[in-house]
Amino acid sequence: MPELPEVETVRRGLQPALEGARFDRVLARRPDLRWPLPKDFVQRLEGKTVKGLGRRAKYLLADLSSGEVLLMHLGMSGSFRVFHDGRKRKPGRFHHERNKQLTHDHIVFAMSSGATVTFNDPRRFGFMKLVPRAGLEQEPLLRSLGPEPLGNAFDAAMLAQACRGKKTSLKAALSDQRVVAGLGNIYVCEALHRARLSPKRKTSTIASRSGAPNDQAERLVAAIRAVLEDAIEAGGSSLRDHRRTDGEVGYFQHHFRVYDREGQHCVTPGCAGTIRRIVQTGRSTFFCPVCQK
DNA sequence: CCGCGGGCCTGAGAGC
DNA sequence: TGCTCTCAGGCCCGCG
Repeated sequence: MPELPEVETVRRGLQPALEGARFDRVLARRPDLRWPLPKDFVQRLEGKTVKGLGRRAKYLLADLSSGEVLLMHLGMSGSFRVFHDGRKRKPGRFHHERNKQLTHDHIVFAMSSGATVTFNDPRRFGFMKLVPRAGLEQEPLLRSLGPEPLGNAFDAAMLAQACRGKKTSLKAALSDQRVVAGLGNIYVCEALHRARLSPKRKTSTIASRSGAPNDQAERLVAAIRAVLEDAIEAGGSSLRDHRRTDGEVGYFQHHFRVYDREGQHCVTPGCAGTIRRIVQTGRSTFFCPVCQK
């Protein structure tokens, strides 16, 4: 559920607590998230300083003084919380929330900034990994990622080239991180609606045979950028238990035009359509069959 | 290489 | 009220 706008919101929330600060104490409360943590995970962090906190697609990247990068992914249900209380807390006093939540606080960072940062992830689809900064582009998790949709390099020509000759649906193509990185189910649905393109449309139809972009490609790029920018502006979306790092909720879920709106009226001006839900490659797709062609 | 589907994992919510 | 079932969707991997 955390997609690019949520991860970017988390990054902005973590930045003041982490950047320029040292890991005074690290707690790994269980040895595995999605994958086992390295045995020396704690030692490789403690005493190191975070030089910068960046983001690539849905990954957070903390650049460490040791020359390593701490790669973090929220998976489906991961969330960070930042507690500012000035004093360093003893283990066991890290948490002042209810026990149910505490059991899923898997990683705790006590920072020299005075902040305590907790990583909570009930379903453990998220993970942390330490990789050398030198040759970061060789990292398997990052290597095949497509362009950043909010970056300068992402334009209709690039998208059309990536979509050229593809036989799958537009829904599947936009969900593919190799085509464009950072979209998930929600924002793919929202972007396609804004672009008035059907999720069932064959991907290759947004490019000419030579790979040149057409009007649909232009619309799609504009829609992707717009929906991501709007969502970041709103602090991301909070569905179920996803929260920002300060515990507050984002507001973008109130601006969904199709996602989880099955049976409701289409909000496109002048459109009398009703939002439908279908399943594509095992995932729910929400769209308006009237204005999305 | 490509595309599809299974698996991982837990909690919320529906239905009986 | 309480049990069981389904669904949510990030990403990897194996299969054809």
